[in-house]
Parts: sequence; structure tokens; C-alpha cells
Amino acid sequence: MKKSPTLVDVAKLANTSKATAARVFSRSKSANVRLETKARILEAADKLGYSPNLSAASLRSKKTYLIALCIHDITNPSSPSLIRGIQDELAQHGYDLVVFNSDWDPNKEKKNLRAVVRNQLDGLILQDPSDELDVSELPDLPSVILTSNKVFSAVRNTVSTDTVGGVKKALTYLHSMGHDRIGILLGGSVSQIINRKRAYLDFYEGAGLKVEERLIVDVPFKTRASDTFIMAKELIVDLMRSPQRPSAIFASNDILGLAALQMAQIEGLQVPRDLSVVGMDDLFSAESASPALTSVSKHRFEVGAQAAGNLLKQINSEHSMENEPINELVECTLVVRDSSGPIAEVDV
Amino acid sequence: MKKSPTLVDVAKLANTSKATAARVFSRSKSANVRLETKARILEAADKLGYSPNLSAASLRSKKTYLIALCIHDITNPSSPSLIRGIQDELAQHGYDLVVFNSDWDPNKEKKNLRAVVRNQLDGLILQDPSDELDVSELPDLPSVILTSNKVFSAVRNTVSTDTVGGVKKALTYLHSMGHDRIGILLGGSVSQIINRKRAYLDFYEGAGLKVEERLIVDVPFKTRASDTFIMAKELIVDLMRSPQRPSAIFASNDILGLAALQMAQIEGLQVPRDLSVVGMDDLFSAESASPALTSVSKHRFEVGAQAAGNLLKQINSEHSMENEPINELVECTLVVRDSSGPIAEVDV
DNA sequence: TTTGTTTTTGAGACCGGTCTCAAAGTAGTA
DNA sequence: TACTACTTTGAGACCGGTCTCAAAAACAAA
Repeated sequence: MKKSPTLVDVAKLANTSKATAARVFSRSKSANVRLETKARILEAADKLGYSPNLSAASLRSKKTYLIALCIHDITNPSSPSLIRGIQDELAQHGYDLVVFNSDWDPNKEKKNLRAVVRNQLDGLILQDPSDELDVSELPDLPSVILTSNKVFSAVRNTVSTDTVGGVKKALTYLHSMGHDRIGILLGGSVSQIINRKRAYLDFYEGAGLKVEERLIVDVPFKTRASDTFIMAKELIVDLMRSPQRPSAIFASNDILGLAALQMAQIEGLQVPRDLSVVGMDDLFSAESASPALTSVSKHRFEVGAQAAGNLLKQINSEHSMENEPINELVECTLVVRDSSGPIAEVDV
Repeated sequence: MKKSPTLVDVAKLANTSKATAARVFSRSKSANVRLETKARILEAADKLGYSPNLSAASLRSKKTYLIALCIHDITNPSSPSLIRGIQDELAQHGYDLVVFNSDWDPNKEKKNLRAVVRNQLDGLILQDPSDELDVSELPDLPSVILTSNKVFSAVRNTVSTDTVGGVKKALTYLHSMGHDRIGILLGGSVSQIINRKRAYLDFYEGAGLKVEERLIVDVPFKTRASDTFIMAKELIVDLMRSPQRPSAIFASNDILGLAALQMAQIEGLQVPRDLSVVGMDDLFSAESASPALTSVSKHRFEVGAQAAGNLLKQINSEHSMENEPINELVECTLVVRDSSGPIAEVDV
């Protein structure tokens, strides 16, 4: 690991000044360098194997071309597509991504935010900040928050998913298939549970159906998908064995939906003949399930791309921090597959 | 976004020198600062909301405390656990991770490696470099390569998976269950296909079984899991409809295994009664499949953790680049679930 | 009190770029 | 040729830390 050449070395070899050489490599503004000079410098750089030192550049220019993504857990099955959406958008503009995991731990979350500031990252995409995080603790830099929390959307740009609308789409679909006793599996964070339960109750009321408490199942939150899955299966058995089991189940995330599918098989229920199942998230696991799971897509890739695009716009505009926050909402889409269908005729 | 305070500001307020203040925040070596002085400095820093500028620090110290991970695609279902293994290990030592995707494109791969150098990252974990990448193009910094490619393992530390052993474990298991006509679904990169086909043929020879070419199915490589899945299903149908269909299928990755499971259901075959299926990777999708898919775990989390640990060791040792490369191998484990079992008695 | 040893502190060079500003070069026009 | 306008180049300050080295302070021993 010998010392790598610097711009001065290159300039010297190209018989020009440091400043001129710098202009060739600088990413900002149009470099006014004569073509012949530029070629000479590039040749020298090539000969020396020169590579610009971004630490030095960023010290002066205040730009690292790195963006922070603070999420709960990259292991969460819905993270990858979100990340990819962000990266693809960023890559087009020469930015790279640093990913931080909080594991739903507010302390880690704060620690990560401090790291973002220390590392001089140029922007921040923050997923679903915890309630413990005060708005005043948000770092003072261009950021997009993935949340529907009012407190945050009042002060920063946000991109959020219309999950309430998504739930309604799923229920409307099931109802149109003749199901009027639809079980719902609620999971995720407290606010997610409340949100979706609200949407469920609203739908039932709007459709003039009678709510049965026993059809509403809360699955305690676990950080690992695998743990959620195991826990869900236990709770779903009860729902399925009850004398008045629902003809359809809406799972508020695909992990719960997959658990329902697996339990149905174990219990000897045929899907969708005996039971329709609809999930939410549209993970790859949904597509690859047997039968393929009907699911509400939250378009995580697009959410990521949109957030990144918004962030880049902020970074490139002058007084972005003073503008009114922009809150974007991404619609959900129902992807019908083989796990759902019309309710079985009772007398057939 | 007002100007943030610097160390000089803090020192001034604490009535001390820049150098002393620096010692309080420096990560390296034992800072010899009197407790009373330290308290004064910390108080001043706190009052000003000081946060060290890592760009400046790294310019001088040559350390960014950032590690690069260059993988093909974060969207690949086996990426997250690998990443998490790396991150957990790194986090314990105060390092963060920057993830780059190459999309199996050698040019992107090279571009990413250049970015690693420019950004002064402290170390590199490189997944399965393409054949187009010459050893000489590897950046000159501590690195661990996830590959079993001899060319790379001769010059750098590597961590790789004993997939050949894994294939044998799966086949041995199926054979012990009475299956002697085992279909194999080959997928992934060319070298992966060759590797596993070799292992399959070796096993068949060792067990004294007759190889049937029609039981060996090559699934063309697609970058997106979803595309692989669709393609696989088409090919699997042929295998299942053939008059002499195998009693068991070993899929060299879980995506193919899940495709087999889904096709079996569509074709009206009961798993594992009519067909045993064993996958490889042990994704969450395998656990959540119906029936739960028996799979060979490649312990991606542990691979990641081991690679990261190895990398940190290099970073903290003096002449790591001159040492003989260390090549580590991680064993696979068979996780038996519900998609596999003894072969059905012909006359029952 | 004096001397020796260890701990703590401060001055200032240094890292490798970017940025400003003025000088030099070039072209176009009268 | 002289003059203006625009392009290209170079000198050197600057970013905010770290690092070296020597001076100062604190402590221990004589």
C-alpha cells in the first residue's frame, strides 16, 4: 500500500498548475480547460494511476456525494426493493448510498443520525422515525422522511404509502367476490395496526356489514420475519378452527398472509376454494407461494425512487430547507393471483 | 443550514487549545486529557452542538471508518442476510457500510471499485467478481472476496461456501429416503452451474446410480428473481409431465425450488407424497412456503460476519497486505422441512 | 527544595483537494 | 495596430481536523 499520487503530482507531470489539473477532475461547474491541456493532464493522471481523494474534496466543497438511508432492518423482506429504488435514482446522479439499521431501537436511531452528520452525508432518507425522536433532533440537512406521521410531515418532505386505501382495495375486492366475513390479521408497529384496523372498521361500516371481534387478530410485533411468521401461525390456527371461520382473510402484510396459506394447507383447507387469502406488500415470497398469493403492492421500489428524486431536487436547489414541506402519497395496487376467488356456494 | 461549529470554536469556548480539544473527540489512541479539562470541553461542545467533521479527520488520518460492500444486486433474496451479518460485525467496531450494486455488469463493477478508492473507504468486501476483472484491478486496500475462484483466492483473503458439499448433503439425504431418480435444477452463474452439476454427477457415480440427462435442467440466468421464477416454471412443467418423472427434485437455489413447489401444485402433484423437493439458500421464502421447503442453508449471515471480522483484522494489523491470503470455507447445513420425505411405495 | 519522571497541553505543519481572484492568452473588431 | 471581451491558467488562501514535537504542569522521590 504505497502512497497514492496526488493532484500536485499529476500537475507536475503534466507541466501545469494544481488548479488547472483540479478543473479536469472537478465534478462541479463547467471546467474551462483547453482540450489539449486536458488531454495532457488526463494522460499524466493515467500514467500515475491517480484517483481523486474525496475526503479532501468534501472538506472544502462540503459535498460527499453520499446519501444516508436510515431504515429499521435491511433484513426485512420489503427493504431490498426500497433500497434498490433509491440506489437506481441516486446512481444516475453520481451519488452513493450508506445504509444504517436501527432495529426499531430509538437509541440506535439517534446514534445513526449523529453518524450521518459526522460523515457529512449530503442527504438523508429516514424510514418511519420512532415516536421517541423529536423533530428538533432531525439533522439540519436535505431529507425525505418515509412516514405518514403528521408531526414529521409538517416540517420535512415526506413520501408515504396510502395503506388505508390499499386495505380498502383489498376488502372491496374480497367483498365483490361475495365474502362478507373477512378475517383480518394485523401486524407491524402499533401505528400500523391502528391504521389498518381503522380502515377495516370503516370499510365494514360503509358496506353495512357487522363487525365480529373474533375475526380481528392482532399479531404481536417481532423484529425478525421468521419470528413473526411462527407467532402468526399459532394465532391463525385458532381463527381457522373456530366454528364460524371466515371465508376470506386479509393479512396486513405478506408474512402474515404466507402464514395463513401455510396453516390452511396444514389444516386441510383448500385455497382459494375453502379460504381466500390476500396479503399486503407484494414480496417476492408472495409471487412464489403456492398458491401464488394475491397481494396489495405498496410499490416500494417506486417509493424509493420518488424519495431519492425528491431528495436530489432539494440538494440541487438553493434554499430547500426554507420551503414548505412537500408530502407525497403513493397509491397501492391490488395484484390478484391464485390465493383468492369467489366465495364457495354453500349448497354446491 | 447555518454554519456548524468547529473544533476551534469549541476550544475557544472551553478556553483551551484546538489540539487538546481534538484529543477528546479522537477515536484513535488513549487521549491523555485531564478529567476536568475534558469535562469543560465536552460541555462547550454540547453547548455549541458540535459534531466532528469526518471528512477533515479522514483527510489527515486516512481513515473513514466506512467499508465497501460490492455485490451484484441487493434485491437478490439472499443479499439481506449477508449484509446484515457484515453490518452487525462492523457496527461493533464503529464502522459503517456502503453498498454498491454491479448488476452482474463488469463495467459497473469496475466503476464501483473506483468509487471505493475515491471515497477512501477503509476496506472492501467483494462478492463473486466477474471473470472480466483482472486481479491487478483490485484496489490496493484490505479486502475480503466472497468467491471460490482460485485466481482471487491466491492473492486475497476469501470466504466461500462449500456448495459442493451442500449439494452432496441434499442428494445424500434424498437418496437415503429412497429416491434414486433425482431431478436437478441448475441455475445461477455459469460457474455455479458447472460446480453443482459436477457435484451431482460425482454423487451419482459414487452411489452407483445411472445418470439420466433429461433429469438435469438448466435454467437460464436472469438478473431478477421474478424472471428466473417464471422461466423456471416453464422448464419444470416438462420435467413433471414426462412419463418418467423423477420422484424428487433438488433445486440449486430456493427460487427454483419454490417454482417446483408451485408447479407441482398446479400439476396436481402432492408434495412430498408424489414429489420431494429440496432447495438451496434457505431463504425466508423457503420457510414460509406451503409446504415449508426443505433447503440447504448457506449461512449467509455467518458468511457476512466472518468476512467482516476477517476484514477488520486486516485493517487493524500492520502489514496485512503482505501476508499469505487466508481462504475460509463455510459449511452448508441441510434444513429438513415439509417438502421432502421418503419415496412412496409403488404398490401402496 | 531540588531533581527526575510522567502526564497534560499548545503551536503549528500538514492532509489534498476547492475556490477566489487576478494575470495571461486568444479572438474578434474597429 | 489598438482595444475590448472572453477564455484559460496560476498563486495561494482555505476547509477542519490530526499529528509531531517540545514546553509546561503535575507528581514522586530524594
